[in-house]
Amino acid sequence: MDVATTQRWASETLAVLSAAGHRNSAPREEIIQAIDRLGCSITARGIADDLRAHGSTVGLASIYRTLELLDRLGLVQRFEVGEGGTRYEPAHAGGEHHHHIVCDSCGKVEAFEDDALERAISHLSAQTDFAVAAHDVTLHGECAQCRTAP
Amino acid sequence: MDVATTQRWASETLAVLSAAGHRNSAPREEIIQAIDRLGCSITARGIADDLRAHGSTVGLASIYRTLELLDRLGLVQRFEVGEGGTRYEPAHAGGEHHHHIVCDSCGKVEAFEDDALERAISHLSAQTDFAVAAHDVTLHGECAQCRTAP
DNA sequence: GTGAATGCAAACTCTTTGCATGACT
DNA sequence: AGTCATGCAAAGAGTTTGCATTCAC
Repeated sequence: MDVATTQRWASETLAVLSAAGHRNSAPREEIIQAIDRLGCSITARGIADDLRAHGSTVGLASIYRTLELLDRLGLVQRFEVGEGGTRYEPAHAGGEHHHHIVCDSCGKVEAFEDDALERAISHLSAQTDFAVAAHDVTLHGECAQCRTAP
Repeated sequence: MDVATTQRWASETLAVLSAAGHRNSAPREEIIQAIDRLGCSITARGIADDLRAHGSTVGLASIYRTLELLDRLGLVQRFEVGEGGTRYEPAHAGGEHHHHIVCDSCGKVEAFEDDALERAISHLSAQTDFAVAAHDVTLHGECAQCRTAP
């Protein structure tokens, strides 16, 4: 993801918040910029650490409240990989998204995307009596490093 | 799932535990039978409630320890649906398995299976540099009841 | 007899919430 | 000014762990 895309998410997010009647306080803006900096598969604690490293003193509660707000507005995607708590990442307006592959040895998370997978999911979504709004796919395994150096 | 299949999982599980050098204590056997009774998408608390309803006094810690052991041996599948903690279900030896669709309104979890999805996943698993050992797919949405009676 | 498994309770992590203070519009 | 957001600290849920006791092999 290039810098322009990155900047776009933060500013679009702030714009959407304003349009929805929410306030753009300094702490909230810092949180949003931290999410933007960190990008994919981040935790609340990761955001807090990043903020502290950047000299911000935003409290954990505000991070959780902001994440909940952004999730409710569809501005972040929320998911779990099994360990270390809930993960978040910026949601992109175009609808393009990816999924995750987790190393069960070292905890590393990488992203992938696959059209055939998306097609299969949208096809079967149409067959259920649920109104399917979202989906998660997580692969588990062992990454190349952990396989060669266990 | 019919009764024969159900009994088979519990007895096979006990056999695998013995073969791996673990002891088949009465509490452990009760936990395994509870998992078998409950079947799909169960929580540690659900197992505890079921055990208590059947007159067993097994402690929560033993349930967690047994679940961790069974997971390590591949005898249960572990996953999360976003709320209410970690979920488990019996893993079937044949390799056949299913995935889950969660109602974000009422929390109901249903199972589904889809060959095209499995093919897409095994195809892309072969393309990564991870040794992919397992995968989870979770669809989120609103179930038929919640849609008609919100 | 020996080591594994249990039960209880305490500890821990992640997350949410109450309430008074402070800040955006 | 009025309300929304923040920060702190306490509460809560789920899960893990230490340790003495009990039990399977």
